[in-house]
Amino acid sequence: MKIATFNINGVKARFETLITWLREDAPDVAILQEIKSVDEAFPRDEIEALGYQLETHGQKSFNGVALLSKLPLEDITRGLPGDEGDEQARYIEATVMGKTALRICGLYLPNGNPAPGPKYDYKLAWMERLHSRAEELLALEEPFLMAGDYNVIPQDEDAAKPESWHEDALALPQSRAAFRRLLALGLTEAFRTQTHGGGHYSFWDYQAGAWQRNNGIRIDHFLLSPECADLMLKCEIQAEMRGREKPSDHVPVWLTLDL
DNA sequence: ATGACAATCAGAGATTGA
Repeated sequence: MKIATFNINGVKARFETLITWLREDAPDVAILQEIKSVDEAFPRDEIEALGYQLETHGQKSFNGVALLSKLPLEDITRGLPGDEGDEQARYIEATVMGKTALRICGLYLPNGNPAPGPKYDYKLAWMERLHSRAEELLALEEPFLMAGDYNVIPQDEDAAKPESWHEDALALPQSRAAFRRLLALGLTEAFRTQTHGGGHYSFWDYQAGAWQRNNGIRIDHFLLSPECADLMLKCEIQAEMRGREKPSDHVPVWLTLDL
């Protein structure tokens, strides 16, 4: 089973890119962030015509997440538990019904800039809520994964210019510590089980020729439960997508499971 | 220190992103 996470930076702006990618690379499951669309406006027809079940959790203008699957999705839930007043569409869960049921959590973690400030407080609180949800799912001892745009640069090696991020919400010590607290629960960061060292990025800014200079950061991640990690075959970044026409500033990250 | 670039909503330029 091939699963991809992809921050598409607007489903309307990226629709042709998305359709071409789905047709050519054919993920069994796609976990999308920043759809920037309300559910009613999401262009469903062409995606469903490619054989996908589509579940969205959108809002106007900003944020928004979606799950696409060629296998049936069940028990869909929208929103991250823990704050009834949170109106930002950043989280969706569903169970992919394959040979073995797999719970998929798609997330778009808050950016948090400027830090310090209320946006950073929201980011850290959101990460604490994600930690609580991970604890609940881990107690079930079943395969699940949490994937998406974490907006966290885990280590200096995950940035081309780490010194330029040290005051940024993506790399501040509290952000990294909160990310490590997720790993300490027993979740596996899929990419780092197979690939070590620097030079591997999933985001390049549109500005200042960041792609051409390979000035990137790695902020899109797959975290796997132990039962899911047992099924992992490989995890790769599809960097070439950043060089295409009208690209997103993020590229897809792929996880292949023995399912 | 600032802006650079892109998307959105709206119909210009502010807001957001990372």
